[in-house]
Amino acid sequence: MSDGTPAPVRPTLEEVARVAGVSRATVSRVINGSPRVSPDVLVVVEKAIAELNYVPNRAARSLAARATMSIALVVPENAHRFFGDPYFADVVQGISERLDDSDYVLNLQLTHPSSPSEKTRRYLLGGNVDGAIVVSHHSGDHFLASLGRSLPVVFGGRPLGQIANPGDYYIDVDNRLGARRGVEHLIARGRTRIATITGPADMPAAVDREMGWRDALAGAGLSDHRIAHGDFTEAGGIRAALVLVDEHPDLDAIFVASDLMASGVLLALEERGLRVPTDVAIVGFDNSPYATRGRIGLTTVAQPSLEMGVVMADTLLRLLAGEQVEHVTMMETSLVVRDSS
Amino acid sequence: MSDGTPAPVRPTLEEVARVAGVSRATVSRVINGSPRVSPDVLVVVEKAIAELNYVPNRAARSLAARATMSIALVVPENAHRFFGDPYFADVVQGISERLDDSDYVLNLQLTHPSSPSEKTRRYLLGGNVDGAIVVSHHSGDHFLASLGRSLPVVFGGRPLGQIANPGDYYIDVDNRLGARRGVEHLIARGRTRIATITGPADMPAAVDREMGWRDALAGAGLSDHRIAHGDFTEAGGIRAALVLVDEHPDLDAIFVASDLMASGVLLALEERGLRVPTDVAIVGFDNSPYATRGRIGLTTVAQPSLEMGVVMADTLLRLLAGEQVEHVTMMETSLVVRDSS
DNA sequence: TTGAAAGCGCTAACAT
DNA sequence: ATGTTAGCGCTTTCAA
Repeated sequence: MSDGTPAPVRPTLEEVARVAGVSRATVSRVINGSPRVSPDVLVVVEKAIAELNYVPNRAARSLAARATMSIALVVPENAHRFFGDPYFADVVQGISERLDDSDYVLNLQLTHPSSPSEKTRRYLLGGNVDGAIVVSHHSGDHFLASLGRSLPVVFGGRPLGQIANPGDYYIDVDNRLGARRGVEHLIARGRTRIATITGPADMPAAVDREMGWRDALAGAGLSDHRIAHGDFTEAGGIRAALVLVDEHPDLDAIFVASDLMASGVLLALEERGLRVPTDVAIVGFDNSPYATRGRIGLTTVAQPSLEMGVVMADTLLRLLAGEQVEHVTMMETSLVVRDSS
Repeated sequence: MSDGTPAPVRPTLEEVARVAGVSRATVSRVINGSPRVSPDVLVVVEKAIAELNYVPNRAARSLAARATMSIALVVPENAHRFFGDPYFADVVQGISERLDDSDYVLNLQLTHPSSPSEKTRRYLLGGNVDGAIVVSHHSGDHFLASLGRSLPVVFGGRPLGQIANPGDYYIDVDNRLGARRGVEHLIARGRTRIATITGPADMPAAVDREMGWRDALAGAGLSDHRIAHGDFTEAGGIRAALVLVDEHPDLDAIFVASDLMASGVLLALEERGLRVPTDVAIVGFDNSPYATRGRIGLTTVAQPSLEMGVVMADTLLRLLAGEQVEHVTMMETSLVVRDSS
């Protein structure tokens, strides 16, 4: 294409047919692996395909077959939030792995967190994809929330109550129970003045983890007034930790709703001269690379993010294949104990 | 789509035409913003479109117009490498921003680093996209290297010598000069026993930065034998730093080919009881978030990654518009001085 | 097992 | 300014 060189003309199915000396229908059958092709014809056609370096035109194929064989991964986040969070890396990797075994290709649509652009809308509704996976932990997006009515959609993470449709499919972990187990571990270690740093209030995962923290404290008859709000970023973790130690100097443990924030908490505590875990024990959530990158290994509630990606893709694929699929898939968390508790 | 509910039938252009009482051609003109439509007809058609909730079918449109209005971002990395590197986040953000102002949609193709799958090949060659941006810092991939012959392609980063085609388009920074300036800064600070930690030898950026390091040392008559090889990961930075201080205990500075690795170097030096910058001065490369996340701010060679993304997209867009475009765009690096030097 | 023929939903000359 | 008419490259009945 350089320098105005005309684009190389791609051979069409018709030319393959001509070269092979068969009809277009037969070539089409070969391409689609139909059993109704005699072995010798198959050889001839495949030779012609190889010879011409033929690659089927997908637009034409989609149009005729009414299937695009591609699915969208919709991420209502800006690139930085998306890339900064190792959770997404795992999910995407998992989805890719599952899709590698299928005929579908993935294409990623980054959209604005608040309201997907008209372009995204058109893309999703314009017959570009056969289905979509939405990894959104945000509420408030009406279009995405109702996307399931126009297209097979699988959500990563439970949609927030008010926008969930009964027919939705989603994959999630039991954030509440996981958080509870994490806090119970702190209690078992003898901690009694346990604070928490939450995630954004518009994310179900954040809300659920806070509830799990309360569950555990209530179960042990402990007070749940030590709380600060974060935003799932490291800087937010630092800020929240400073607020917490100033307001509740007596705290002896913090359950932090994400490892990324917990990593900030570690920095903040060090700055204040507090030792982990001697003075303050920490439990994070995710078991992301951040849990092991500092000098102090982070005790954390692990979620199987990669596997969640696999299951999301698998669920959508089965949906597309017309199978009956469970609407909700809950995956297990587990506690990983390291230095910080 | 839940529970086998039949997919809602999407209205076609023909139905819009019928409802509006005009021909299909007219509706098509309205959709494509042709000026050859009378104001009153335009109103009627737009009303019909809104009423029917019509969204054009892109496959049909692509087929007829011979343009897909979408471009591929090809990333020959696994999800973890891709997500782990803030450089990519910036580039993607930049590309997205530029594309937001255009009619093109982006779709991201993660492929295996060594050899893109047959699926990727088919996707790229099957008329799914009008052009591609390849952000590869790897050599050895013949398919991607020659992709420019079948499709308008812009490369992020210079392709390695042996696989570069004269007609290729690429956007890069002057890694060599940037590295040289970084090392010269160390020399100006009075350092004389300056080591380096390189990136993978199959990446042009890594090779160029090493050469820049040599340039600076040669210019000052200093020795360039203190060298260790890394892999652009934090763990690799740690390993390389340990090797370096063991083999060359006299070193007083290290030029590290990426901030991510430099962040590992900081950890390693601390472990060895070496103070930064008192005992050892450090200069990184990228000016990524890692440069500012630790206690010690990292002096680093900044590259305008986000803007590079913008320029990549812009270059491809102009190429697609049939404009004459420069083959090589070099962008400037700049030195950001912080605590570590 | 194979071929002929009729579209899939849209755009783009060419008329008018 | 608007309509008519051919396709774009493929899949898919329907016959043979």
